[in-house]
Amino acid sequence: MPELPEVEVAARNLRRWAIGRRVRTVQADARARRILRPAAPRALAALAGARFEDVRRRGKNLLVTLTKGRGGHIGIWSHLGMTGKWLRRRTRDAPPRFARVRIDLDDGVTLHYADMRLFGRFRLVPDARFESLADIAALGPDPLNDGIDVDRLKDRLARTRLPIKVAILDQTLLPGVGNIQASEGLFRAGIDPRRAAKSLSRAELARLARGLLDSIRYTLKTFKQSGADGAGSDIEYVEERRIANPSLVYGRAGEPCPRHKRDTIVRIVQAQRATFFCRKCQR
DNA sequence: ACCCGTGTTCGCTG
DNA sequence: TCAGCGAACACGGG
Repeated sequence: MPELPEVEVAARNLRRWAIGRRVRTVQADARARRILRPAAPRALAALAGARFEDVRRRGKNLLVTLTKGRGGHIGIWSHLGMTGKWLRRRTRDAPPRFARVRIDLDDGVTLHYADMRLFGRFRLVPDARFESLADIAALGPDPLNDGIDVDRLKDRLARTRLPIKVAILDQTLLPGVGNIQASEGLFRAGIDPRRAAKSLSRAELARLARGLLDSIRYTLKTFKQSGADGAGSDIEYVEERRIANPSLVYGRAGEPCPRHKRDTIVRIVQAQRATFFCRKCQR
C-alpha cells in the first residue's frame, strides 16, 4: 500500500534492519527482470560485500546507499509501485509470497523485496549518485521532510486547468502524494476535488497543504499504533494484521460524512482514478 | 465471469 | 510546443 506514509514506514524499517550490516548474497527470480535495472538478475552481484550506510526517502522513492571497497559507494533506487513491500525474514525461513529480490545479510536476516504486480522498480545506481537520475532530480521538495511551500504551489498551479485532485498527484509538485492522500487532504481542507487547480486562492492552497500534511502524519501515527510499521515484531513485518482503515473518506462511498453525518461520501472517477468526497462540505 | 486496484509511462491528439 | 487523455503494464482479490 505505497504512498508517502507507507514508503516512510519502509524506510524506517530498512534503517532498523540493515544499517551497518554487510550483504552476503543477492538473488532475483526470473520475473524480477521486469523491475530490475540492469535487467540481468546476475548484475545484482555488484551488491555483494557492500555495507548498508544510509536509507533516504524522497516522495515514494527509497534511496539506499551502501559503501563498497575503500571509499566507494553503490546505490539502490527502490520504488514500490502498486504492490511492492520490503519484508524481513530469517535467512533460513521460507521467502514470503511474491518475493522477487532477496538480500542475505551477515546477521542471519534476509531482506525480501516482494511485488505481486511488478509495477515497482529496483535499480542499481553506480556510486549512489541519485541526483544524476532525471526522475529523482525532477521531484519537488518532500512534503514530510521539507514542508509544503504554498507560494510555489500557487505558482505551479496558476495555469493548470486540471481538476485540483488530479493536479496534486504530480510528483514534481508534491512527491509522495498519491490517490488516497489526495482525497484525504482535499476533504480535510474542505475543497471540491473537481475544481480547476488554477481557481484555488492562496488561502485555499494553504488549507490544502495543511490538510495533506495532517493526513500524512495521521496515517503514519495510525500505522505506528497498530504495529503495521513492524516495530513491535522482531522478524515478521506485519503483513496480514488487520488494521482499521485510517481514511476519513477514501474507500467510504455510501458512508456518512464524518464531519456532519447528514450526507454520504460519494465516489467519482477522475483521470481514470477513484476520488472520494463529500458534496456538502467540500466546495 | 466481471469489475476493481494505494503508480507510472508512453503514444496520440488538438 | 505541450497539456491532457486513455491505454498499457501484471496479477490478484472480492
